[in-house]
Amino acid sequence: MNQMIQRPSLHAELTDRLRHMVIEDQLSPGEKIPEKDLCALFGVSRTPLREALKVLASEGLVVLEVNRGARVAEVTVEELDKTFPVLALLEQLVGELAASSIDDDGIAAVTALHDSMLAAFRAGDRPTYFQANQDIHSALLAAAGNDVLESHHRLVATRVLRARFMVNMSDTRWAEAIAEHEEMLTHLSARDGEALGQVMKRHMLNKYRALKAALAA
Amino acid sequence: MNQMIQRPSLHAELTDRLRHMVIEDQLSPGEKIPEKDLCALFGVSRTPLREALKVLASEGLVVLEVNRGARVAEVTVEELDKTFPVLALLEQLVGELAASSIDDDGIAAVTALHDSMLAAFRAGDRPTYFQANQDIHSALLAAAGNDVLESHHRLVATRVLRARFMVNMSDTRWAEAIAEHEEMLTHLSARDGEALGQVMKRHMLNKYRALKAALAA
DNA sequence: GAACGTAATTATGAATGCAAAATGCAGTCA
DNA sequence: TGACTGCATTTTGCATTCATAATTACGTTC
Repeated sequence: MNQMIQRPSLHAELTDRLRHMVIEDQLSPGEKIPEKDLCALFGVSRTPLREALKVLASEGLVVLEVNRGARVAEVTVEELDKTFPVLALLEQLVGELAASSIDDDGIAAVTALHDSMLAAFRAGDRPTYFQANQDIHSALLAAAGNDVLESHHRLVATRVLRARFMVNMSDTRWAEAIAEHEEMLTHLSARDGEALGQVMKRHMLNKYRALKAALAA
Repeated sequence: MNQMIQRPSLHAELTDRLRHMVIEDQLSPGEKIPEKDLCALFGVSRTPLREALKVLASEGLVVLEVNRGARVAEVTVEELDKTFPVLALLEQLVGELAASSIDDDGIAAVTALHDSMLAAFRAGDRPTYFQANQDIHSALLAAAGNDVLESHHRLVATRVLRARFMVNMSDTRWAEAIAEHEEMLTHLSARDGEALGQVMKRHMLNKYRALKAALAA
């Protein structure tokens, strides 16, 4: 049993915090990132901050220009077009693997999350819905039991996750998404990986379609 | 010993070079990476080198331990088990997209690479075969015209690419791989994305199976 | 007032410095 | 022999410093 407590290094902590700020739109796409300001904000020197920026750049969340510093990567329509097909494929695999690997406790946990998501939907509480939705997908990802899949899914998903701040999900799409989640839960409970994978893929492609439609308007 | 660098941004160049060294097994799995030595080797200070190591760590090629520095990530059987299913899926998508996007020049280029690969096969020249093989996959990846897919494919593939140093491909598997490549070229020429995707997926899974078998022996 | 050129200021890339942690090595004791 | 301790050395994480590229400020000219 290894319970060694070690303070995470500054650069790792900074990477997480900055990534979170980008995902949560606290740093907006296109925004310049002056090192000095963030150093002051976090109370650290430029060295670990710059290390964090390099990592975020390799994840595609930040763009580095030589001698011009860093800015938050834009979320472009082209990127969405190229990302969603990949993401849909990964989702399908997540579904297939999760259905065959998940245990009863896992199904119970997802069911609980599903119910609280439904509650948020009925209450019209979008932030809570969004969080529960995220948690469900995270739970399925974990249940798939493939950490390579998990890390790459996160990497791909993170970049387009920010698109949610670009448009507002329509009520009809919201209801549709709920229906898809109902389907997912059914297939998960039946441990039908094939079906779950198909629904999750479709779910992701529908999200993409809705996003595109909203962006066009 | 002294390979001075004069390209803009040392850390980017260092990242590329170190990644290459890891892929080419010049830095072996598990090997410790003392910053001082590499600084001397490249003639740079520790700052950009450390930035590069952070990036490689986020790619999973290097493992960082707090206050203990960096070592080259091991290639484990568990990792292969989890990576190949993902990689096979990505390959399938590459095939589907490449077949529909590629132009006549592209097909000609792949055909040329294919022929030189065949020549290497007949000559029993494994290094040359391996390079041509890589080039074909790169060409198809580029032809797919999806840079998100491309970057993530590279990310996933790089980690298991190193497994080729663990075992020697058998002659029977080699011949089988050649046959699969013949199939691929046929489907590519016919621009049959569905079929190409299937073959490429199967090709990858067969590679995995052969690798596993060789490791077991 | 706009366009341009040049000096002052600022921000960035990389090297160096410093404190803390880890490692290696005698020497000690069982 | 083997484990432990104390100390010197090395290595690492981060802060600071330095050089240079980029940006701004400002005057000049048209």
